Amino acid sequence: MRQRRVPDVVVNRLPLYLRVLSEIDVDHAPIISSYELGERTGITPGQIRKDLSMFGVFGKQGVGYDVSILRGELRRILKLNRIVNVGLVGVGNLGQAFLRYGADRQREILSREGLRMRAAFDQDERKIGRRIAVVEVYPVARMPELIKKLDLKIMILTVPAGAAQEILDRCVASGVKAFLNFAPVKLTVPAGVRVHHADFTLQLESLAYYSREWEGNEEQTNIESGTD
Amino acid sequence: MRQRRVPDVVVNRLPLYLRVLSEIDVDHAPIISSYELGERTGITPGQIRKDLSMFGVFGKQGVGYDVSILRGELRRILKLNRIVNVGLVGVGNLGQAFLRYGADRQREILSREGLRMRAAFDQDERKIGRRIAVVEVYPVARMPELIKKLDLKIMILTVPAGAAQEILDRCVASGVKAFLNFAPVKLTVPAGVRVHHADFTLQLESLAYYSREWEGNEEQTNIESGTD
DNA sequence: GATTGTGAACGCCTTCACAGCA
DNA sequence: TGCTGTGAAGGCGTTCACAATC
Ligand SMILES: NC(=O)c1ccc[n+]([C@@H]2O[C@H](COP(=O)([O-])OP(=O)(O)OC[C@H]3O[C@@H](n4cnc5c(N)ncnc54)[C@H](O)[C@@H]3O)[C@@H](O)[C@H]2O)c1
Ligand SMILES: NC(=O)c1ccc[n+]([C@@H]2O[C@H](COP(=O)([O-])OP(=O)(O)OC[C@H]3O[C@@H](n4cnc5c(N)ncnc54)[C@H](O)[C@@H]3O)[C@@H](O)[C@H]2O)c1
Repeated sequence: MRQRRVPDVVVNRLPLYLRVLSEIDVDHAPIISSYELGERTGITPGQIRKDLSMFGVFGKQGVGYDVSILRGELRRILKLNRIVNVGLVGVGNLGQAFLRYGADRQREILSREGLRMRAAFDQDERKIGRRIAVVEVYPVARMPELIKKLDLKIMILTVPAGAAQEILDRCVASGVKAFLNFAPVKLTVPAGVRVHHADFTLQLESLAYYSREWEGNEEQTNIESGTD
Repeated sequence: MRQRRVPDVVVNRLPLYLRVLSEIDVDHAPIISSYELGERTGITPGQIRKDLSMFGVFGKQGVGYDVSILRGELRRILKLNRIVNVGLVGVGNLGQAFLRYGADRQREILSREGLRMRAAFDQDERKIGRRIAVVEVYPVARMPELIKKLDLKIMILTVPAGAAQEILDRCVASGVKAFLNFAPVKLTVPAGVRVHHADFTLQLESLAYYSREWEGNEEQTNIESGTD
């Protein structure tokens, strides 16, 4: 089986596999089985094999997966084998935290997978021209120019809810097709554009449902349930 | 139909309905239909009705839902009808952003639904005793005491990956049953404890898959797809 | 007339189980 | 012998369609 419309859930699991593979010391453990990968990710071995089988045949039967090879394949599948440049709009509390994160650990969790934070944008004159960690803050008016020049492929939206749709539309007009949105609003996008929502408020509220005594503590299964 | 094991996906959608209802001016629009609620949330009307029907009968046929009543019911279902106290561990880049968010908009998006940020914890001596926005930073050693005293029901984990499991275990030992985790690690928890992951790195990586030209831009459906 | 509540059909993802292969 | 790859079965959430009801 191969590439027949890959379900979103599958694509969403691939980075988890990739992370585990990236954290393995290849010299000590050059090979990994779907069972061990399953233990480290919390995904069942069968599921992992099914997921991978959508993209090709990467393992050796009776042996397992070569860690380096599988890692390379996953990066290729996720299109992380070339550097992916990322921009951010809204240099407030959250935006700054994110910019510092990318910098502090520039060699680590983000950039080892090919993601690079390249530019930040804000409306506030006092923030423009500042440098937060490795990234400079530009005026919003320069977005079209810099999206092209820096080849920004993903935009992170950390603007207030009221500004998110407008900023998104302007980015889309400049050709950006992928967004990570932190503003608590529904965003409307044309076909071919992708928005992932990172809405902690909603997650906190749904947690409340589980925060009191589990009434029907029926099964004791489901270690590590919840939102992934 | 009523309460026969509610699927997680359903619980995860409820806060979205709640948000829309909370943003409605009840004086101008005291009634809302599942169609309008659907437009504002991006969920199909049928889905909304099915979701709600798991918990009871809240609408009037031929009319719609009373906004105030439905809002009250959702808050009750989500156990947000009493104040839910929230703590945070790890007062770094992200932790501080979050503490400030809760404060800046204390009357707004978090607290209007009954969530209250009450205490923060850190290991770093220099941070202990500081006050970030409305919340004081305490030493980790005081967690058991303050979890009880402040009745903390949800803990937000913004510590480094290496510390997350230990902190979680200590919170669980003090009776916390719900966590929002930002550290990029798999966490293991006993039955009856719930962990929601807010792992932006994984979300960014899966976005990369969609960030280039949509090869098979088959359907132009799916406005607003992706992670919710 | 309009909209809810819901059983039934549907479709999709997950799980299962084993054949295939090193 | 051990683990992958995968068709088939199963489970579960979503969609459909309409009867019930205001
Ligand atoms: N901080 C958090 O912990 C947190 C948590 C959940 C959700 N959010 C959401 O993330 C977003 C940002 O939150 P924050 O706390 O960083 O807010 P913030 O007010 O600190 O920062 C917003 C930034 O966006 C800039 N901005 C405003 N309008 C703009 C525009 N039209 N174009 C460009 N820049 C503009 C502002 O100048 C400011 O720097 C909000 O939508 C918020 O609801 C934040
Ligand atoms: N900042 C971001 O944008 C971002 C993005 C994605 C994920 N994360 C994750 O969120 C977590 C926090 O990120 P950050 O950038 O705020 O890191 P940070 O280093 O700025 O902050 C971590 C804080 O935790 C405290 N701490 C460390 N060990 C502790 C312990 N055992 N007990 C109590 N406190 C302890 C530190 O003193 C520090 O204040 C990390 O796991 C990170 O991977 C952060």
